[in-house]
Amino acid sequence: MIPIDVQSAWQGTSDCRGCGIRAMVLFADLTEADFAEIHAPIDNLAYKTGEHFVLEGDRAQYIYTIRTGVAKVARNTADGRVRIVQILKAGDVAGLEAVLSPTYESDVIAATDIHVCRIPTSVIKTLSVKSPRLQAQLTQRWHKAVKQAGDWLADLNFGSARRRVANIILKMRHDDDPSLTSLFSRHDMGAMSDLKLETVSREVSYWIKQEALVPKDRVGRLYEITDLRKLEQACEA
Amino acid sequence: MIPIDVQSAWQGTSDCRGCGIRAMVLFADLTEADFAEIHAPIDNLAYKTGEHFVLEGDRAQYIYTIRTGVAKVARNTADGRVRIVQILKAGDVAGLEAVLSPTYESDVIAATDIHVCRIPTSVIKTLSVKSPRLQAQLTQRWHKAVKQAGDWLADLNFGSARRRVANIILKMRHDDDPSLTSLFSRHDMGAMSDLKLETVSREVSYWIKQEALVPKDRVGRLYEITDLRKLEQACEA
DNA sequence: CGCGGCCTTGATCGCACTCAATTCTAGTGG
DNA sequence: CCACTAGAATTGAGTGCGATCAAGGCCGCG
Repeated sequence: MIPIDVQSAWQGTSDCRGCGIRAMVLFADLTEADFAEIHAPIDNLAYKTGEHFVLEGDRAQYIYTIRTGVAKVARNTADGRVRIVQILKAGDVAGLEAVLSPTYESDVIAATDIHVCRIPTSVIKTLSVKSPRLQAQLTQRWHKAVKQAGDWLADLNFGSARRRVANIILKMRHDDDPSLTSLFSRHDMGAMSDLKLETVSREVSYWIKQEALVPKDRVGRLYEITDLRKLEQACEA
Repeated sequence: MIPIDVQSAWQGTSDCRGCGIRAMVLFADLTEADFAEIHAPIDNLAYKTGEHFVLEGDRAQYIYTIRTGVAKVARNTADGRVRIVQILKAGDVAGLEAVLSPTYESDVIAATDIHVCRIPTSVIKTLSVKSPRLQAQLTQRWHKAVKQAGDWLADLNFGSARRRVANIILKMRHDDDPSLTSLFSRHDMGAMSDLKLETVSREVSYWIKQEALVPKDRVGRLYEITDLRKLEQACEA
């Protein structure tokens, strides 16, 4: 268990009404009357790459909305290894199970430096009864989580190493510029797809040799996709 | 696309108030007033082993509650194969995405002869606004689906064939008699764990040789678990 | 400059896949 | 009742892919 230093992470109390990404988040279509029902503070926190801000088994008192950055959701398997089961980006929610479960069911770790809104479950519980708009947003998040879990299983964890890595490369494309893709460490990519880091490295190298991928940095994280078709074909092969 | 013969499946309109398994299902804690709001017929249907009663891509107009039997939820991967991503038993809900999505996102297939209640999404949509009790039940179903998806990924799709098959054997134990386990066809077990059917067969044989499993039929489906510890140890190895 | 972390590449090994043959069951029809 | 068939499970032999073990390079940092 890695202790979280909340003091260093704290960035201030959130002003949800003036939130820059409110259109994307849970509170997207709340009314003035709804906001008046929020009685517990919603805090704005920052975490550095690698910090765990949700821990499996911990008491679940908050849910988190990702404002900026990327987080990875991990579970510890019975045989002691770590499995990455989901990736969260801006607008996504971490720790949704806090609404129902007394404890969190997975770890959530900052994959980049990250800003999050921490919302007490009490706010969600009281508001969701009064606001069908929040209720609808919550249901959409659940739905998205289920759908992504199925995709994850069907895409990243099925077939040859070549297919799996090609799928990761495509899954990690930037939303704003789809010709770019930001990969995790080879070890993390292995944890996403049940491959060893050496195998992942070999497959990334393979796509570079195929001229489907061009490195944009010297540490093996940012790449330009130069031949989308080759990658997509590998996913269907 | 396999056409569904609704006529042959139809077993009558359901009387939810008198339902034998109501305590387990979506309508568990509805009140009389809630039931009065149900204006579309809820039908009781029966399907035979192997029948598809929800099809990926079809218009999503109903959700289904499993009354008796077992169903498998399958997705078709980009490379044309079939992946089993969930197992549904009595009380579970199939096609929950119908509430939000215009089409179903996976196939649901009867794994045994099966009885289901078919509930129009209109009933869910109108009732859930009026009844926080139904809303809570729905959220619980979503939560369960997400949790199980994570388990599936972490347990059945990680590590050696030995570990995966041991996990399946344990996952398929009977709720009422945990010393018994009912397996699917070797092909389906492979689709659950991303293994070939021959590998699955070899691993089942291995556990029989280890005297952890004793066949109770002659077709390789029903087994008694005689050494739980060996199986559990393999899952943690 | 040395150190540690991460990525890459090479060589070898072993597990799961592939191809193939056999057995068993259930179902069908003579 | 038996012959025949189709589908499923089992078992064997050989292959290949990804794991393992190992070495070397690159980068950031003190």
